[in-house]
Amino acid sequence: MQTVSRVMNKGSYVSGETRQRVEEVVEQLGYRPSTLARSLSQRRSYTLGVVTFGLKYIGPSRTLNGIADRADELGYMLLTKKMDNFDADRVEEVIESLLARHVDGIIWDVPQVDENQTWSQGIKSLLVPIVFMSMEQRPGYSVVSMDSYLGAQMATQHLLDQGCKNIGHITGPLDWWEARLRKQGWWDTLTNAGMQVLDKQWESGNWSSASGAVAVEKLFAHYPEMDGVFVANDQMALSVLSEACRRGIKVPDQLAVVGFDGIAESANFYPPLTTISQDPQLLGGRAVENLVEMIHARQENKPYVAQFSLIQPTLEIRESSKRF
Amino acid sequence: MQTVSRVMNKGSYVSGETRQRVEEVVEQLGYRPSTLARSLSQRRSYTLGVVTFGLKYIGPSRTLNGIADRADELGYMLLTKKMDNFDADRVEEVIESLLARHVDGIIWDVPQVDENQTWSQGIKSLLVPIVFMSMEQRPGYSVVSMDSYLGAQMATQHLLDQGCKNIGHITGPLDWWEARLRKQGWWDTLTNAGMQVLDKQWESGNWSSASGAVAVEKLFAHYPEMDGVFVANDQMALSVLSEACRRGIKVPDQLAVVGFDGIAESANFYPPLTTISQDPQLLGGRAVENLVEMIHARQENKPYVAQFSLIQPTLEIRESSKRF
DNA sequence: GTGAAAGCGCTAACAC
DNA sequence: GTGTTAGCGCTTTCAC
Repeated sequence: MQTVSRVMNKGSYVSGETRQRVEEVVEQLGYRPSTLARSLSQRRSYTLGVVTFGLKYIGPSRTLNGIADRADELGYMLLTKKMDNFDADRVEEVIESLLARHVDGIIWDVPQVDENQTWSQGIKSLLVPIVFMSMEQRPGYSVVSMDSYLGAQMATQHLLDQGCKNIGHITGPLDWWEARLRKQGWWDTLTNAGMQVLDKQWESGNWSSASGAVAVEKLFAHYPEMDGVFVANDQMALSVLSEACRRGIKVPDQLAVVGFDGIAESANFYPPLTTISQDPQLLGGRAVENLVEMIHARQENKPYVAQFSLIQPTLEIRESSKRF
Repeated sequence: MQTVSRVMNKGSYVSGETRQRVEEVVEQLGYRPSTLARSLSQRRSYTLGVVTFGLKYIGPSRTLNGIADRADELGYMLLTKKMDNFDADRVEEVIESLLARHVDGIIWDVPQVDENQTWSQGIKSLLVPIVFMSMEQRPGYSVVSMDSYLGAQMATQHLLDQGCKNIGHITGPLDWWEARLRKQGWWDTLTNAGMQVLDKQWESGNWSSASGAVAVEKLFAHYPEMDGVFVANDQMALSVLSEACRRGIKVPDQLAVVGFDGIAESANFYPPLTTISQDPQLLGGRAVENLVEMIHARQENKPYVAQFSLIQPTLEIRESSKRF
């Protein structure tokens, strides 16, 4: 038995003759090792738990895609679980179900909503390494996020550079950390440029195109002098373009528009959308890397310092904002 | 030990007193049962393997979302694996990696490309139940698909009903089964209406918005009399609308446009897009149901007949095609 | 109702 | 180099 194990796991020394004999019989019997049994005895499953939110949206899916790719390369499989509401009660249950299957580590890709992170209590005393995504930094936790604040600043500054004097904003749902960051980046950039920012200059959406349509109508009503708008995601920006088209407002001449996310379709909006492009694929990959590092450190009983990774977005300039 | 097992699994008879004593100690020790160990001894993991393709696109992600939801409800977890190219060699490897972890069944959501299903060879003699998605029916296999052919007919008929006389089509990549079906539905509907269909009436894209832009330009060049177009997905249809807008072609008066998929954003295109709406969520759910049925049948050594489920799409009429 | 024995398929540790 | 022993944490079976 042990010899077979040695042959299957390559590593150790087995005489060439024995190895060959074993391989023959393995082939002949169609023997396949059981990763499951191995996990049990080795106390290591080569499996990562991934908890996602909003898998039906394109952002989270792309992140998952990045996670899957990198995990594959590093020899891990993915046990996935979704959370669709922010029910703090279910957090523990979800984590337990992953731990019961002996995952080596967990990636927590559920957006941070509200201030009170009730769940962080339950996660605190974790038994396996865990990496959080899209959360603010906090001591002792590993976090991988996109720099939304920077992205918002880039977007707003770009609008200023295009000569816009009245720059509005359509936010995401403000109980989301990322939505608040994007709003703050916009606000601060205007303030730093010596402009006064009024509440009539922004409206909230919920990330969906439908909500973007509602928000932009309100803006047109309350803030008619608006000549530039930063929209917190591309889906909502799509509705801004459509609404402008409907009203005969020329983009970018009368209204310059900048989105956020850089979804593939944005290049084929009419007009093509200037946007803050982020790479969720990369984000997911980074999360896996950090997690696997933590797993290794833990196995060797080495200490591991929590890492905070901030991924930088880029400004993709297209017609919707190009005024010169 | 056995008594604890009995308490944890509810079922069997344990005296109230013993049960309570066990529960107390469980609580006190923070004992959590290991699903992993249970899987090993019980030869049942309560885990489904899911192989997906193109997770970065919205369709497959929504399907996965549906799978995850239903699996959750039925008490299963998901072990996910992605396949990004149609490398037949990897098929066996992927399946093996799932079997090594003792999944109870597999959902194969990789689109059927080309005629030669090399992989079906390897999958034939499977050790666990498997459900295929978006594939043509074949005896002995369980398949869950959307009725693309019907959808294409509905779209084309709708354009005819709107009085279009020259109806073009932008296909998906024709090595995809679904793309071929959609084209065939369009073709047959026109033919059945007594119209002659010429090759200049259609162009191929690759599902992306960018490819849609290229395809529609060719159509405008070769088929200027086109007054209606059925586009094989919404992303490409977006480019058709944009290009029409750019050229000053009025939609729907000069050109009626119908898409396919019913992505959320299509309601906020300009003008809002008429589309064939499908529900990948439902599709995924159905796949899980079929699979779990097969798993149960197998456990009880009952025979199970392979099921073929065809999900019907619906026509969502919006401005892009409404001529009256 | 409860407990003891054996086994799921593997690997770590040690002897030979 | 190879084989033996014990054990990963549970369930199945059977005795009490």
